[in-house]
This record gives sequence, structure tokens and C-alpha cells, in this order.
Amino acid sequence: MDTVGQIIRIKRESKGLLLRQVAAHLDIDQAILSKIERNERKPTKENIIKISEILNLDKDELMVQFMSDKIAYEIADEDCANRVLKIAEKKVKYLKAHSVKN
Amino acid sequence: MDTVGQIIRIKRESKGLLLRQVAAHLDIDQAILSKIERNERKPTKENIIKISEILNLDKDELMVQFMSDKIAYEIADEDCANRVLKIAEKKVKYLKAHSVKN
DNA sequence: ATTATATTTGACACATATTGTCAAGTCAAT
DNA sequence: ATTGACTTGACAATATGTGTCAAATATAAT
Repeated sequence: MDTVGQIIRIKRESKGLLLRQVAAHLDIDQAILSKIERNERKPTKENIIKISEILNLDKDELMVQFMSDKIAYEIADEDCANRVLKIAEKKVKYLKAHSVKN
Repeated sequence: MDTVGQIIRIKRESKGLLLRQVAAHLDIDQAILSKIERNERKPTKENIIKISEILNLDKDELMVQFMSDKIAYEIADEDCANRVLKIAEKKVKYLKAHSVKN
């Protein structure tokens, strides 16, 4: 089960890029990127987009990993976690069906 | 599709309690409770616990509604929302299986 | 062993979001 | 018009998120 951080680090290293180089493209300090890769900090959506650009990762896929990470950590300690996800699914369906269209 | 706010308001009224009375038990201003019931503000977990106490609502059930609300609103606008939930489910399973036992 | 380079760490600053208070406003029933 | 319940919006306090910076710690080359 890969975390977003692991995915990023492995890909960055496989491309032979330095923290400094990738961080420059994200316009953040390399310290933050270091922490993101070790799951000590969470990336912003902007970070995810820029990272997928420079590392040739699929943006949508990385975003899915990012958001599912976030949700999983949010509820993993609850014993009713699965019920929460089931009901959230229903609510998403409902919201999508009833939201104002763009 | 009921929101947490609706559930609370209906139960409070069925018990003939005033905002003021319930809010006092939660130790918050009634203005907040009013907003919570109209889904203008989100309750904290503490709020949820206290509310379930005074209104004789099932705490776990209310918590499930609360958290699923939160997650649903978080991701409803994403077109990959369902994939996110599916993968979050896997990650929860993984985290539960590998977490340090209490 | 010294130097050079890459990464990690932690203290701090700043911005934004959350959570609450308060007082004035609306609304319905006398 | 007064009262009681609720709502609203401006504000304050606090917590959380996002980033910088410089020092500490690897890692690798000479």
C-alpha cells in the first residue's frame, strides 16, 4: 500500500532529480518536499499538480492517492470507518445529482 | 438524505427543548447550535457527543452521519470521488490491519 | 580526514480556517 | 407593544496549515 510520499520519492529518484530541483519547480523550500516525501507534511493540491508535471506522474491518479490518503487517516481509528465510507458514497451521489451544474 | 443538522433539529423539537437549553449543555452559544442545525456550521466531535447525550441520540450513529457529511462535502466536486472512496476503503483496511494495537 | 553535496530537522513567521461570543435583528404569539 | 425563540453578521481568540531559514546530519568523493 503506497503513500503519496513514497510514490513521489521513488519517481523523483528514478529520474535522478534532487529535492532542490523539484522543489524549485513547485516554488517551495526543499524542506517541505522532503517532509512531503516522508509523509510528515501533506501536499497541497497545487503541490500535487506541479509534482505530477515535473515527474510525469498522472495528475488525476496522484490526486486520488492524495485524497484517499487524507480520508483514510482521518477515519482509520474509528471502528465505524467502513460505514462512514458507505454513507459518504451515498451522500456524494446525492450531492452530484442535486448540485448546480457548471 | 438527512443532514446531521436536520437530525438534531427534529429530535430537539420533538423533545420540546429550546436552542438555549441544549446549547447550555454543550457549553456553547445558542447561535452556534442554531447554525449547526441549519448546516451553516459544522459541529465538533465534542459537540456531537454532548448532543447525543442530551437528545438521546445514538452517539455512534450521529458520529457516522457527521463524518460522512464531512467527507462527502470534501470530495463531492471531484469527478473521481468514487475512486477516492474505494481506495480510501482499501487504505483503511490496511491501516487497521497494521496499526499498533491498543 | 576534509570537503562538497544532499537531505533532514526544528524553530519560527505568516496566513487562513475554525470555533466561539456578542449584540442587534427578525418573526410569531399574545 | 412586549415577550420569547431563533437568526444573523461583525468580531475575537485560537488552532491549523503552509512556508522560510539555518543548523544538523548523512552520503559520497578526493
